[in-house]
Amino acid sequence: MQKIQDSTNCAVCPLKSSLFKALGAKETACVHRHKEEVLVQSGEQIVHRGQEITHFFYLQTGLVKLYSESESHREQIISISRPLDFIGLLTIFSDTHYQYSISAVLESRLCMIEVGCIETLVAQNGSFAIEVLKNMSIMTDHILKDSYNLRSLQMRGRIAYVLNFFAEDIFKSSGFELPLSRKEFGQMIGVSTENVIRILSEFRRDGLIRISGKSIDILNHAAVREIAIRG
Amino acid sequence: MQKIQDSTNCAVCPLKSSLFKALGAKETACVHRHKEEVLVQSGEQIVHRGQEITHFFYLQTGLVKLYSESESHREQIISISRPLDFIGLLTIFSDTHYQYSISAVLESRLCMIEVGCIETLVAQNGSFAIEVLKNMSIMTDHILKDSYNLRSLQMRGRIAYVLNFFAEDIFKSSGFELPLSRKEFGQMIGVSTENVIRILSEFRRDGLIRISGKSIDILNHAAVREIAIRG
DNA sequence: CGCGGCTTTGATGTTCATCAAGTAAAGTGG
DNA sequence: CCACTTTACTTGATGAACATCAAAGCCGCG
Repeated sequence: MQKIQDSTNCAVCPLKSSLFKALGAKETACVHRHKEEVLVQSGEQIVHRGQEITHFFYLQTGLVKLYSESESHREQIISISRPLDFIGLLTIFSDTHYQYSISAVLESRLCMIEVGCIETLVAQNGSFAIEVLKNMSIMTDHILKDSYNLRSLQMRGRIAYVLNFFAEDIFKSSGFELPLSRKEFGQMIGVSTENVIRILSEFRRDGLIRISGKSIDILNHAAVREIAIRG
Repeated sequence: MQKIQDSTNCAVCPLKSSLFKALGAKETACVHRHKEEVLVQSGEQIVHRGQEITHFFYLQTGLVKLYSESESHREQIISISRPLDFIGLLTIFSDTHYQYSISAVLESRLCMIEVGCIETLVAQNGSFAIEVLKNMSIMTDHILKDSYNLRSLQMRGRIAYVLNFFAEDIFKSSGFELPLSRKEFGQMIGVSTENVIRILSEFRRDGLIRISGKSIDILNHAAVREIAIRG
């Protein structure tokens, strides 16, 4: 995790999300003083579960995963965050320590804002508070929706779900480099590594996708989507 | 769903949660003007998925379930709310229509506050905004935690989890009347009705619980807890 | 009394994790 | 740069976990 020295001025930050539009010049300057930008390598861990909560993480470029690690060595991936997303959960407001861990899945650039700063702004700027609520709300709802959707699907459906997710939500293209190992793929959806591979091969045999190593091409979008909904 | 005429004055409401402590007299009066109290029968549906979002629901007494109903006739119970809980999710801030349905599991008394009113208060009172964030955050985190805990357990563990939940979180007693049918029990944790019954019988044979119809007694608390964690 | 819903038990088949074993790819040190 | 180790990927075989089907008992209700 490497600090970036000449960090962007928040006032002119091209990534300034809708969240910060509600802030005045003085408030934006305050954010600027209490933030720090960092660069993390692919695979590098950013937050360890159990650490004290100090910062809000905002993803500028790259891709990160939020996951829970239990003693039993079983990781479960909770969500994959895209650029412009806030990473992490509402936990930030109700807890003193991170409940989950965060790692970079691709090389990523993050903006870290001190929690105290965010809290102050929420307390003093109403529209900002509403924006934060909306933003967090959307993110959490998404995670929950996925979680409950997946629960009603079996293997094939879950795997199709993930393929769709990467094609439509992350890469916005039917061809992409899968940023996860087969193991991580399985951890997103509660399927064993071996079966992830088996089903992917099956999809290939059936002409739904082309796949070689990490590079995936969805050939029959309609069919994959259908499986992700029904199967 | 029956309106209660002489509704409680919020200012002296014994149920006034921590959430509202941040409000001044004028603001509390405003809540009072924009709220309504209702009584619902056990089994009665309170919110239908797809309806426009108009109110915040606050549970005074009773027990309600939040659940998703899909076309395929498969309900999934997302959470059971206890008195003093806000019901529903953050969706309220990010959406215009309810994503999930709400039904009373026991006869319940609810307080319905107009969303507009809450939004205004969040915008004008910073400490209140923080309280809302904390509150929602705790609730959502809980749901998510349960969801991911359950995912790593198999049948026996999940069923023990629910038994614990009712004994410790809801009724605070090792003996209680189960407010759910066997089917609903299964819908909380993604287990078929038949297997819920089978495992409950198994637990009885093993001397972990006493059970007759809806009335349940946990005899060996430690063992049940152990199964809910490991199994 | 008889009908429909909830509960219970047994039998059956499917889905899926796990084990085992082998191949490919990717670091590592000499 | 090549042997060496390790890690990721892949395929097949096996058994466990679980849903589903079928049938019967139970209970409240018109």
